[in-house]
Amino acid sequence: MGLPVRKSKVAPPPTCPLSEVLGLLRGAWAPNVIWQLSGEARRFGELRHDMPKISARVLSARLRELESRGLVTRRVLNTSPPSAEYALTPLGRELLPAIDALANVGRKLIEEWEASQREVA
Amino acid sequence: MGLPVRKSKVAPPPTCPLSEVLGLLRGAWAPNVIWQLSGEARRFGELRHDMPKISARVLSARLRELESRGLVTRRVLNTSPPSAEYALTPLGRELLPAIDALANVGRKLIEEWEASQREVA
DNA sequence: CTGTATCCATGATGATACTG
DNA sequence: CAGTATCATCATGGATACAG
Repeated sequence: MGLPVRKSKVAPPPTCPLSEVLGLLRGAWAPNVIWQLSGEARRFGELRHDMPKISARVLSARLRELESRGLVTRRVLNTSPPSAEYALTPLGRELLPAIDALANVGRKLIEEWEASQREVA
Repeated sequence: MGLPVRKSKVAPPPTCPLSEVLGLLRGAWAPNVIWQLSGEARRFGELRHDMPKISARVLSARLRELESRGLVTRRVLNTSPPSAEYALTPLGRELLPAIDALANVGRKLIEEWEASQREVA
């Protein structure tokens, strides 16, 4: 017999709300899309312009997904040529601080890593 | 960002430190692994036990990845049979609040969504 | 027990071409 | 301009078998 399995004292079962959000952020581009919308509403083409590497197909998919979750609104403008504006809903904006928190850890991660590289060097 | 090679040839570069963290959380299980380690150090088998659906292959991969980023430590115990304990580093712990923030938004997201469903019904 | 190697299924993404 | 359809590609996860 090996060691007994210690019961985890960590209360929260592995999943649920976290996965809900992560499911949204998992897409390689979703976080950036949200980020791009943190300011004012932006048109489809503007988003493409701001994220040159994203394909229309994926951008469209992300926007639809975020829209269906109520994080983003889509407003078709009566212009010529027609255009569409996307914006974060209040609910969507609630993601921003959390994303920000992640980004901060990311910066720290990079700093730490670079520091460790200098030590080695 | 000068971090270790991100091998992904497909998911090209979203930008900023955010991606760095999201790269870590992207894996379907990474957040749960981190979550499971939020308490005390846990052994490989314990982690498997706590996340019944994860395969050894993936768990191993996630742990290696987190370890290489300096978020998790691996300690081999001199027992018989041999065992290994994993724990969050201080840097790794800094992810917890951010993950928590995400989870909170997740809960809200679920609530809002369910509410909207009731309205429709 | 703690992993790692292999094979296979699935999903996400980019590129391109095309429609409204 | 906005958005979709199709195709090929690559990454990721599961299952199983196996090694230290």
